[in-house]
Amino acid sequence: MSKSELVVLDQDEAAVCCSPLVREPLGETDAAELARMFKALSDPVRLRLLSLIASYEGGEACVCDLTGPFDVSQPTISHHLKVLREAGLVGSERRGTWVYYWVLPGALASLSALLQAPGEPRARAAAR
Amino acid sequence: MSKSELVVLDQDEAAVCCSPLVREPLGETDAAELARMFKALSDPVRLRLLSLIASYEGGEACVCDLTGPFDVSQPTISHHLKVLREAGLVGSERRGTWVYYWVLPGALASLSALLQAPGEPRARAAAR
DNA sequence: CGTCAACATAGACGCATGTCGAAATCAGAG
DNA sequence: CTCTGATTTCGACATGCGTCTATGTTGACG
Repeated sequence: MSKSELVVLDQDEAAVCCSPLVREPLGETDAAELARMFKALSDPVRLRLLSLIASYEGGEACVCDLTGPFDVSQPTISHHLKVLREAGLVGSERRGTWVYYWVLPGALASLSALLQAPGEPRARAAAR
Repeated sequence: MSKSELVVLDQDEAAVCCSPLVREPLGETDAAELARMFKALSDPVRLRLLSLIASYEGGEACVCDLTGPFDVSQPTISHHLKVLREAGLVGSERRGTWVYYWVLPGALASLSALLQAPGEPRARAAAR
């Protein structure tokens, strides 16, 4: 689907939910949803896969590019990619012989916003 | 065995590492470290605990404040708090009878920064 | 059509994790 | 010192998760 050229992201929304974690208590439903996404990030291989995909030329990579840097088997890589895909963190498309994966920026942005600390109760070296 | 052992990083620091996930591939070591933190966030109860603590009056809460809203046993809450503490996401201190927990903003900020999607790498220049 | 290459799925195995009840520790009040 | 309430620790159990090997599926190409 529409992974032609300039398409960076089509709003894919992924405004999964929620104001920053520190603003108000998370509801059970939101917490469950978010926990699923964080769980997808809770494995070193998946984190590296994600950053490898994201930082690849063109923002996407085929599986064949991804199996090399790891010392786990190809099916394991495939499994992790599936987890990332089902968590809504990456998209994929078959193009001829190869399957390409790319990061869905909206999902990352949404998690990033959730974790943003607002006023820092304790001072940190920021704009001080 | 007081409370001074785990301490991976006890200050608000936790500038654990790394430029944004999408900038360059994560190293194995960094990925392992980050995966531990994300794993701590990968449970709905812990996510709610974290936001409950953070949004509490004064930015801290005692365990007695935290057991109510959940339908799991109090030792389980204690266990989850320990996980959050060992992940460097919260700090704790005994004050009289009660033990208080607070969020370490630096840790959250560091994860938040990691997940930040760049301003759309190529393709349209942001309208920001 | 047949074969090869790229990926995905299926099933199995072992270790980690969430949960509990019970017991231990710790701090304050009599 | 002892009692009491708050919290952590301790085993124990069931489930989940990462990994593997083996097999299936899909597309390209001769």
